[in-house]
Amino acid sequence: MRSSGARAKVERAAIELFAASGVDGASIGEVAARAGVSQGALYRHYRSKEDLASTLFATAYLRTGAELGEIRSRERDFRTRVAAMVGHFCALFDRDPALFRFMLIAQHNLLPRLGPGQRTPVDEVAETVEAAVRAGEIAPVDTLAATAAILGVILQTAVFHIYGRLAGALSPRAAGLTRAAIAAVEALAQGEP
Amino acid sequence: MRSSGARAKVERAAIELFAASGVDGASIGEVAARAGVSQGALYRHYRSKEDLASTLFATAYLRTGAELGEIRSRERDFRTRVAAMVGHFCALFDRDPALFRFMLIAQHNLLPRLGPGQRTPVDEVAETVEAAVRAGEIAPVDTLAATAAILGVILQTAVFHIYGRLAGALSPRAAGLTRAAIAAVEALAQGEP
Amino acid sequence: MRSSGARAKVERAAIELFAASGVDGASIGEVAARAGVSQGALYRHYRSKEDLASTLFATAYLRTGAELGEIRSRERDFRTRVAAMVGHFCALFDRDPALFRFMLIAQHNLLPRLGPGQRTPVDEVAETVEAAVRAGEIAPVDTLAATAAILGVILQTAVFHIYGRLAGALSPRAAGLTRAAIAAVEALAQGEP
Amino acid sequence: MRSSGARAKVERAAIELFAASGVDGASIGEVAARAGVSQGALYRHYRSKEDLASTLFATAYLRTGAELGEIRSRERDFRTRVAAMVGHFCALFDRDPALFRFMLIAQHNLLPRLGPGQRTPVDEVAETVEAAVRAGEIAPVDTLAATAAILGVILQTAVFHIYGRLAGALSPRAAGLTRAAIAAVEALAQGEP
DNA sequence: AATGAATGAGCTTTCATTCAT
DNA sequence: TATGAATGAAAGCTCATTCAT
Repeated sequence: MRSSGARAKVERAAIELFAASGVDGASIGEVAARAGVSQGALYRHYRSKEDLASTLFATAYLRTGAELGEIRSRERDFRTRVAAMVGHFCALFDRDPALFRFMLIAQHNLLPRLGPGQRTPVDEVAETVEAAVRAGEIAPVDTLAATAAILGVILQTAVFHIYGRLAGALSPRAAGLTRAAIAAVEALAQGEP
Repeated sequence: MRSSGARAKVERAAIELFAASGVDGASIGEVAARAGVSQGALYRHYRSKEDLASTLFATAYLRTGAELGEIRSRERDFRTRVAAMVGHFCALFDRDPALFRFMLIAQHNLLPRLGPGQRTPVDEVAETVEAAVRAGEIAPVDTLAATAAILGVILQTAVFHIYGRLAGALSPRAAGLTRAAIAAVEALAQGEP
Repeated sequence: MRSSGARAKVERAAIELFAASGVDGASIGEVAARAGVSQGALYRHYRSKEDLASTLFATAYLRTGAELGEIRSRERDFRTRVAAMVGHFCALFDRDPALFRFMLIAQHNLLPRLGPGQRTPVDEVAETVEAAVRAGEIAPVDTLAATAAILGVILQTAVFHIYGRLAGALSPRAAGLTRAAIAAVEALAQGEP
Repeated sequence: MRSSGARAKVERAAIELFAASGVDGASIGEVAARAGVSQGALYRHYRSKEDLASTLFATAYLRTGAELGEIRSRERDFRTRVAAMVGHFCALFDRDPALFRFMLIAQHNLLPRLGPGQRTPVDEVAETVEAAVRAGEIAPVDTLAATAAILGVILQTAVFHIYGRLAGALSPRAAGLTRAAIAAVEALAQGEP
């Protein structure tokens, strides 16, 4: 299985370089060199640099969405679901910070290219909030505003880790982030009536 | 005063194009064309594209920091300071969404280039948190974790506005964002021994 | 007028190289080198290699059509018109064999790209034949078959000159080619009921 | 017999693609795909793309030359020989227009590569003219000029069929083309003394 | 014998930057 | 001083060719 090895090496190299320099800032030549393959070989797996970047992004982003979806069906109440989702984000970050950074910076260019029917992480968190409101677990609240608060707490903390303002792994902060996310949503809900 | 007019037009064009396509995605030719000046004229004001982008970023970013600093010295307690800062971010977004988007996406490349002695928005929020802990207004908390929570709540909401998930102006959300930010910080503080 | 000089040098170089190697066989680098300009400079005048080739072809081809059109309005009868047209082709060949060869080999790719309303050399010769039939100068004949005969006699002779099978200039052959072209048309006309 | 089937399919695919896009415009990948074989398999039969193209051209071109040669030894006088040759060209065109077009457009690149001792269609037509002069069937005439006239009448008509200016099969035009070709030669000869 | 992945040179094109006018 | 033509160094991409399987 030479080819799957090559493909995996290309993906790894691309994610790391795209995370470090941005998609525009990294050249196909750099990706190929880091992956240890020729430039031409890259085009056997991806039609273009654009295709490479958006395939990587869509795969990682939608996989994360699917994983959050699993959490949502596995867990039964708002608090537990948020805790599991926060934990999942932290584990994802700790396992592969480059991939996390890639998703954070590439979304500005690549998000618009996702097909409309896809379930993204945002959709899953939003659905979690809506379910909590329907179940009376939290007071009525603007779903997307609450979703932004939850994601903002997590992602900005990740950004601080990436920039070195916060050190160590993200997972130890999971409990605090969960409390903060839920408190933020409840505070938003207070203003609704 | 001809040149300052040209300079302003260049800045405007650059911010809008950089916000829309990223710094790498916008060419000097496009900036010059949109500004209505020649490419050569651009180099009379900025040594390079790099210089243009980082000057614009540093100016906007540090000005925002300075404005938050003014808020910090003007207001006297944590709650009021956070409210004023949130309001300031919202007003900034509503007044110039392109500039806001530019700051959000350019920070990944341009933040590392800021000199070390500069007071950034992050520093001002962090200092605000620290003062609140010192004054006993809030329980002891990891300063930067709290700062991330505050900024995350605001910035992710702005991102949702940029992507069209949330509609209308940001300012009407200022009160809710303030409550959410403060609640998040307090929730974080609960976990500290 | 530096630019028109550069543009003219590029045209000359392109025509000669395209004539010698074909459009696909000549690279932009070769054209630029022979013209004494940089590759980048080429793109100030032409949007692409494709644009360069088809602009050159359309200009030369339609100019020839226009010149044949002038001959048609200047001369009054079939024999004189054909003689003048043959003479014009011969002079064109002798003045610029490379341009002639370029037109001959590029038509296979570039003819389909001409807009439909354009008057080509073929149209002018065809119109000349039709006028002769209408005026009763020659017997009724399939216009385009006759046009093919006229052009074939001229162009295949030019091809033999290009390949070195025939030597010297083409113009001394003009009288013979005129007789041959007219005789061929009359022979075709004999077969029509 | 597997391989000869593959070889035939490759030839067919190559001729059609070369006729449509030119040798430079068609890639080995396209040829292999249309032939239903792998790219690698192609190199078992031909050393290079260049070798493929020139082998196909030489085979078809020299075969045509040989067939004209047979006609020349079979028929006894000028008129009959020309008629048979014209008929042969028309049949060739009608049977395989792609091959005809391939020969017409590829000659510009591939003719120079034919070995010097080969008998081409041009040589056979030229020999036919010379024999007619020697036999006193036609007045003395520049052999190659007459050859160009004969071939020009036929080939330009074929070109008009390829470009869609003339419709239907070429064979019905054979009689007219024969008359035209002979008349053109006789007209050329009138100018000689 | 056949496959098709891999190579790497070469292509067209873009673009930040310079400089004569 | 402002212009915009010219530069030249990449960049992304293609494709003829090779070779392990």
